[in-house]
Amino acid sequence: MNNADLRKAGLKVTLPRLKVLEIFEKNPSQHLSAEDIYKALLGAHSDVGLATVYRVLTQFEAAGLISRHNFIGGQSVYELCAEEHHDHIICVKCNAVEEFTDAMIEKRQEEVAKTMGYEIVDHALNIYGICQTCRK
Amino acid sequence: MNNADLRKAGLKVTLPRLKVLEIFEKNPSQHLSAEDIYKALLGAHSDVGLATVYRVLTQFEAAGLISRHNFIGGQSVYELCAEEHHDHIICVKCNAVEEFTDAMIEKRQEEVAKTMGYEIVDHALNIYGICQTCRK
DNA sequence: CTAGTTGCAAATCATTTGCACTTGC
DNA sequence: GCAAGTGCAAATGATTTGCAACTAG
Repeated sequence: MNNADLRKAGLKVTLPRLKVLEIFEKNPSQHLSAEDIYKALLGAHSDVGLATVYRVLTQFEAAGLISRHNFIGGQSVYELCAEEHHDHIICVKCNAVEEFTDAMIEKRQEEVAKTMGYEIVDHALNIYGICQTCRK
Repeated sequence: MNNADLRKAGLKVTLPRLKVLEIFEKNPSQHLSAEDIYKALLGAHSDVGLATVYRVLTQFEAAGLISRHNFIGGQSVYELCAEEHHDHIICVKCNAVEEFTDAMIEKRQEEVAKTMGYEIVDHALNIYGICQTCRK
């Protein structure tokens, strides 16, 4: 099934690409940086260069397999594309990331974009806050 | 008045800081990168180092005078803090940035955060799209 | 076979930092 | 005068790229 996804994207089915997909599938609902993935691969005794990880991530994003987020703080993080769009709430203390969806917010965004004459390509709503555990 | 703002933030009133504020005031409703500001200063024959621009921007952000945004694409951009919060819609073709506010979206965000046990620190809603002129 | 991929090392880009010098208060 | 601020150049961290070796189809 992964093989098919890759081919559909016009990408050869290679070991590094499969390994990266595997990492994402083993860590569902996580937001991984290129570095995270690189380390996970090393830990799994899969020798993939960091440069390759970056290349693969870029290709996967272009293919719509994963999505990239630029939260505050240096590096980008990636996650497997879910069926439906969702937004993020990030704890500024512990960097935990949780997801949520809100139909009303989605609808309003569409309306705003239309009113302003834009054709939506993507959208990102990030709430930065302090989570329950960090507030204790 | 700028002088007062700076002093209130515990910052000495220095030439570079005033110059940077000036740039922001001369370019209202713009979203400037550190590089943009640096170039603008050079153009105005004000010799301020790029490192200083970065330092000043960081301090201004900490002081709440300006806000920083991480849109897609390399560098961060800054703008003078408006009285009220607003969100952004960015054209992925021409990089134009427009602002908007939507009370309903704001309210829903508060509710979502509360439900999930977060105390909001900040939030950013970015819609990426193609603007009217770029679609022609 | 051969175009697409990879790994490595070197390059790039945005941003930060160390340090000797300068300037506001 | 002295702590705070500055400029420059060198350091950093994330990501990209050149290139020769490799591999999937």
